[in-house]
Amino acid sequence: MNDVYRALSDPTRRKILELLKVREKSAGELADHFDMSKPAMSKHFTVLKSADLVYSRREGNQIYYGLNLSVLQEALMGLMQAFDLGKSGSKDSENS
Amino acid sequence: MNDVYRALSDPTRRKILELLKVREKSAGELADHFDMSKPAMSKHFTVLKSADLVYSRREGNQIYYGLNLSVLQEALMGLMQAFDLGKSGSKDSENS
DNA sequence: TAACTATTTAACTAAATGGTTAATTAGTCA
DNA sequence: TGACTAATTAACCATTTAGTTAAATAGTTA
Repeated sequence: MNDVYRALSDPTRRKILELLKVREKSAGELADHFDMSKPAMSKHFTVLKSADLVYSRREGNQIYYGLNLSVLQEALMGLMQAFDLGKSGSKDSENS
Repeated sequence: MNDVYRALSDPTRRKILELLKVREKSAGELADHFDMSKPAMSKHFTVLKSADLVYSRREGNQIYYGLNLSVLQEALMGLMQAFDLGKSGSKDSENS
């Protein structure tokens, strides 16, 4: 779980996760969104994978990455609970 | 806000925040909970302060630290919202 | 002032992080 | 097989991180 928080501390990786929230994307598609070399991106993928925040799947030539939403969810819920911030908590509270 | 996520990525700092959740504590009191030198702790305090996650207040000889809960709250809510994890989110959620 | 306590700052170090370019692996297709 | 595409791994580098010990700062108190 510690890997998860470290993985989340980098803005590039958070952005990658947000992109994956929409749908699976190939390494190349993801890389297109950043001003950074492919190898650098690949290392970020590795970090995200070792934190289990994403999975990968080869499809022919490409490797597709997808978000493990539940892992992210549990990490954030874990923090929320550790600080008694559960359920409510937005600035202008719970408007149903 | 980026400083906040970086600050949260370290387990020692997360623990410090948890200790401060209960009540304000002096630098020394906090340090007693960790197997680490005072200067090392002091640096963690500095990181937490520059992320605005804690405030500090001198009282005579000692410096008391306290949690800025709202900053932590907003950071976590920000992540939650970025990933559409708001409101619900327990393991066995509400499947419509 | 001098001694004492609490904490930070300074100077240093080893390891981790985040990036680069060059080389390699894996798969497709003529 | 050979050429091509997609992505990773290897080797390297500069900066940041998280710790150390020694010195400095700030406040209290005799």
